[in-house]
Amino acid sequence: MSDDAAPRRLRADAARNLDALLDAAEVVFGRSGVDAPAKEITDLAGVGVGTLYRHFPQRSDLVKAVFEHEIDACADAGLALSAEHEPAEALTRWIDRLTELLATKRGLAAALHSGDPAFDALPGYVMSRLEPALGALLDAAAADRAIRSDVRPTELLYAVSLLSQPVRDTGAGFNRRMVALLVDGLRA
Amino acid sequence: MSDDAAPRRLRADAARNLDALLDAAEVVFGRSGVDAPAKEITDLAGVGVGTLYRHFPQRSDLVKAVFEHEIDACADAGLALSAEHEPAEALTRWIDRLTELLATKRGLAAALHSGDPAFDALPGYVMSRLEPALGALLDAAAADRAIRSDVRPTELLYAVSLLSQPVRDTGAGFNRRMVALLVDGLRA
Amino acid sequence: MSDDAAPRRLRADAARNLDALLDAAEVVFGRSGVDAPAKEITDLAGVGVGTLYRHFPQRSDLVKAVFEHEIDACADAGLALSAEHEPAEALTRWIDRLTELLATKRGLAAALHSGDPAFDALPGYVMSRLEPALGALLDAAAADRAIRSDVRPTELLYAVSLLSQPVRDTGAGFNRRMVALLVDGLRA
Amino acid sequence: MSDDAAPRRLRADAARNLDALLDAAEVVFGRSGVDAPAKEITDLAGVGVGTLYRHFPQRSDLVKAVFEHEIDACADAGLALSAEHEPAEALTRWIDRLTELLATKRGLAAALHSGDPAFDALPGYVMSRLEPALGALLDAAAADRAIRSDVRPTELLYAVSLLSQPVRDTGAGFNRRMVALLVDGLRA
DNA sequence: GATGAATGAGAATTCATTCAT
DNA sequence: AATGAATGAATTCTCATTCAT
Repeated sequence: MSDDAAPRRLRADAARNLDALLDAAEVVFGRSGVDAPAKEITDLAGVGVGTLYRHFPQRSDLVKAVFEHEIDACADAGLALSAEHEPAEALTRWIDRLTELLATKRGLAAALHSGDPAFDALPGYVMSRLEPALGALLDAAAADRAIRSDVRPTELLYAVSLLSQPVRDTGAGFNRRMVALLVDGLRA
Repeated sequence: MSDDAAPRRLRADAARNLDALLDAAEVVFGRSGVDAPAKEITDLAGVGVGTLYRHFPQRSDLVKAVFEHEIDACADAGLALSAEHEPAEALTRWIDRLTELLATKRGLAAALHSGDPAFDALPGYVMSRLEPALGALLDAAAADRAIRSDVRPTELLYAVSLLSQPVRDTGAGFNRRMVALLVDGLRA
Repeated sequence: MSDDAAPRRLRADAARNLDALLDAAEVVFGRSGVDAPAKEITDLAGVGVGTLYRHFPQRSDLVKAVFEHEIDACADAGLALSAEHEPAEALTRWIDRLTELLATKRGLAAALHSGDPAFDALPGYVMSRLEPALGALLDAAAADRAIRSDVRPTELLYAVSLLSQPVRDTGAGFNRRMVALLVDGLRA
Repeated sequence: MSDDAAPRRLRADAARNLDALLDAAEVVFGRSGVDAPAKEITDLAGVGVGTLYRHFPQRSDLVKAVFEHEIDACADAGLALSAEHEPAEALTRWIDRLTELLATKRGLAAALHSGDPAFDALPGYVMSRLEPALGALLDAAAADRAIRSDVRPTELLYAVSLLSQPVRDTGAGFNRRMVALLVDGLRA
């Protein structure tokens, strides 16, 4: 979605509505989950439902758009961390960052596991961006003999996103601690 | 719990329907999740909706009934494993068993994290049975210096149940491997 | 219903259940109205629903049975009052008594006006008993020139039963006062 | 949303549906009472159920809307009658008018006494409009020594509305006659 | 005769999605 | 382009009534 073939310019009001929708969706996803009624989002954005459907015909289009920036930034951070740290340290820090992202944007982890066919497209996007980043970090650390080499990036990604889901009575600290435990298990 | 205070016998047909409902619910929970429409369950059971509501006025009553035996058996297995194995080994095996349970009865892990107020009662039951069992195993292993001592049974339980949730394209093998990784992280 | 062709004797337990049902129905009618769920009545009576349906196949059969004694007694009181009082005084006292009955047994007035076809039979019974009694009292008072002669007993009966219905925030005092006002209107 | 605060104009189709709903509701309330299934109303209006719920989220909103005009007109008529007639005559005529209203719009009197919590709001509205009107008429007539002064407008209002309920086999004539009788009772 | 389990037809309500304005 | 009204399928839950035990 970032580089569309035809860079059609958006009318000013259309762009404003788009932003309002994204902001509203982020809030509502965090508050009521990604299955929240469309009306809740459009009301908060001060926009008609029709406008939502015009911009995001599929529910997953909206979810994807909401988290796109964060996901891209997280993926890109892999390279920088590799340049600055030992492989094992880079890996740990990147997973911390990922956990941070998933635990903060609560709706995201949930959306990945909702099972709702409406979100079939989302995991694809997430994976296409994060999997190569994590793969490179894992390979480097494994080559360094710092961690075992039998864990695939895809499954680690899924595991971290599972462990980042909110749990009754529990805060982000719980998620962070459990992910750290998992990462400890990676070490030879 | 089967034969409490007053062991009033169930009429033959009632018992038959109850079984049919439990069987159907187990299938449907696995197929469509614990939020599946009541009708889906009663149709599969060949029974009217009213019958479901008679036996299980609350949705969580049904979920609880479906998983009750397995949960109880799992909790009870802790003692036997402690008697036969070293503390660390007993702990590992018990968590394997728990993972097996959660990964097999797919709906269960999902129900624990549904957030739906209808299931408020379920985590309470699960925790009241499993938490003491896991607590004992953790304490024994920690006393043995085999594992770190700063992980509470409650959070480990939640973490395992998170890691036991089904993930698209993935089988039970994934869940088992990730839990094993987490347990490896426990070792000092 | 008092003198059935075949005075079949009731089995002791059947008679006990019948009484329990009548008592329970009276309580429930007063508490939740005559449309109350059948289950509420049978539970209070400690009896199965089937038993209710055996004794009272139609809802109105039950309502009628519950109020039968009171209605009969009220109808019969007309003669005694006529013997002891002036026609106008007898009329006033009898209507007082009727109001008392309707205002006390709250469900009764409501049932008369529920409109539910299930109670088609009830007004018939009530009228067949009370209409002659009131008719005699009205005729006597009218012959005495104490009241106007253009009010039919049937409509007065309906009017009193309407004015005896419970009204939010209001007690039986309200009903009594309004009926008294209506009776005042009868005087020439 | 353009010019809110004030009377934002309804879209043409929305207004058409609203009218259809009000018309249908009036018919259905008269035919089946105010507890009639929502579907019955929407079918008659040729409209989806959702449309009913959009315009009238609460059942009482619909009932109120249906009777609002009539109630307002009736309340306002009090002043005009006071200007044109003697106090006693004005009172009588106003109550006639009220009876006319209640007896014609059959559902209204019933709704006032349904007891259903869904209508809690309705009596409040009715009272807030009619009670002051009747109060003024009563005070004037009492000051004139034409009627007794111990009857409160609220209870008279309730009594008239009770006497205006439809009774099987009976037409509006019955209701009118009985209310007239009650009013006769007011005279000293 | 009594019981209470089972049935299934409603009734209310919500919300994703379409489409007239 | 935006709006938000309309639709109606889907879902939950209740209860009168029947009937196997």
